[in-house]
Amino acid sequence: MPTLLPALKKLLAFPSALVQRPRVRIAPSPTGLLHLGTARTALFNFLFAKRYGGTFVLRIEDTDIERSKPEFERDIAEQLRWLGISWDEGIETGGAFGPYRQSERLPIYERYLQPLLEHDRAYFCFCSEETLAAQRETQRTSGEIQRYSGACQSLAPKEARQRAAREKRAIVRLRMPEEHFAFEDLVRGEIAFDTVLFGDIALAKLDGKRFFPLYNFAVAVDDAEMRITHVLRGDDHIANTPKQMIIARLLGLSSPQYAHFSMILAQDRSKLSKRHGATSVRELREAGYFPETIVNFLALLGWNPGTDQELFTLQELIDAFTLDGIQSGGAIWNQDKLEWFNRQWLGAPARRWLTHDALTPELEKKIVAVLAGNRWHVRKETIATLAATVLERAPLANVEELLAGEYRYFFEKPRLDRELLRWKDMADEDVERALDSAKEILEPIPEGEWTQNRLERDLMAAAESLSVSGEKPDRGRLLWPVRVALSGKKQSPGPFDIAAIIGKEETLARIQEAQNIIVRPK
RNA sequence: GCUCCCAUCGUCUAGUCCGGUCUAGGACGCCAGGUUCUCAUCCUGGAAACUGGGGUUCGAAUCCCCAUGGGAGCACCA
Repeated sequence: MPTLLPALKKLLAFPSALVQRPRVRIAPSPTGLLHLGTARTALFNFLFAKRYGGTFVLRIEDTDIERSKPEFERDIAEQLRWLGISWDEGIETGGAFGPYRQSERLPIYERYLQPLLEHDRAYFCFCSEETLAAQRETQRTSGEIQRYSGACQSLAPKEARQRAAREKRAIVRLRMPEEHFAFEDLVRGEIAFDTVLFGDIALAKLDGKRFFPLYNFAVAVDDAEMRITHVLRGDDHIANTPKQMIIARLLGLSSPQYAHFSMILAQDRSKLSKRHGATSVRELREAGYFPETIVNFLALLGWNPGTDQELFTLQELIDAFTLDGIQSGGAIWNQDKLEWFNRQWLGAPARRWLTHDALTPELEKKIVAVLAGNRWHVRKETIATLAATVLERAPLANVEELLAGEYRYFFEKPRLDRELLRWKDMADEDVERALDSAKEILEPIPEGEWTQNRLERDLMAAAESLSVSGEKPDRGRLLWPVRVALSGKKQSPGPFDIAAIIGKEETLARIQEAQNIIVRPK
């Protein structure tokens, strides 16, 4: 039964999906716009959940009140939706394991923290931040292991408790069990650590009367509380995994399975950061990229279907997604390929799922801004044609610059070069005649039918007949002079494209202008 | 510094788990030719890689070790 093999292989690649519907999550902290790396992590988790009929949870890790901002949380939700990555449970949508904002789960964390303190698995630490920073510095320079010194380890629990209540400021640290700890990573296999290297990590901080959980503690609690079965995340979290698993174990909670993939790297192989250009989905969106482009690009950056297919809709990604297609090596951002994907999606509006024409509102805004102040009335269809015409030829990153420079002739009369109007060995009279017949063809076309298709049909028909008798048709005899009359350039989009965009009146005016230059020798 | 992770064309990658079918496949980019009124698109073709060294084996891109290179982590951030 060879036909059954691929399907069977797919199931075997992820056996637990057979017995259990996965619950996965992303847990961004709202300290910035939705990062491209976070978006990719979200996408992988979403694909995994949908592929196996599971649940995708969006949890917000906003325990750092200093840095967390509501507007960033809104951006995360908004951009994910825009990309088509929807979540089944989480902020805004709710669910059975809420609340989904860590800042609203403080009592839950405290409930898990108290027994740890009572059983002396955790203790209060009163070292100042300055002391700790100084100790770290000393450790680093002297080549020692960088970890907490353990200064408060042996404080008597009862007294420490009283002091904490009195001073209202302390750190709760875990007595890290010293052991060799290993876990099975779903993409990398076994990864082992010596927990001695971690030291007594901080679980929470006491500020006033309340405990605020710190990252590893909050995550361990939430992943278990929310019944998360699989954690797919960047490999910058590998060292956190044993910490979270140990915390969970000490709490009597279960841990999910983990899969770590490499992060997105910039051109210079370093972490993608501001100085490399766009780092957030919003920036790409505002530049005018299609959501389909970003999803397609991000998916193939670090994941591969094992086939030659490059173009994927979200649904196609869901159908093809498996964990073993995930790369273990880092993937470098490839701007050229992003541009290529955008051109592919530009030419395939029928495949697109969010906007049905090539023009996104963001791109329209951008073009309208460039158009501002020009004297022609621009209809929306015209802008769409313009967008498609320009995007087919140039990277999206340069659109504004191009419209203001290279493609100025869409908005203002070009300077015409008499010689440039000539196609091959045409005489002045030939050029004039060509422009004349163009006028004759164009004039009867009503404004309402002034479209790319109609113009092409009529002009092409004429171009075919306007050839030297006895020889094969030379369309250039008509099309070249018209195109140059409209653009003033040696290289430009075709005459139909330009004419459709600048409109009937302007087209005829420019043809007339060209004729004037031809008949009036300088 | 210590720990962990990674290593196929410039880039994303297939192939690695189960050594032979790999004179290493696809895509982006690049180069050349063709189609086309020019440019772009499109089509055809091309250059372009198994990091190095040791093993194991009849045979290694594929398994093992070392080296080198790259990345990440080592907070009262997440």
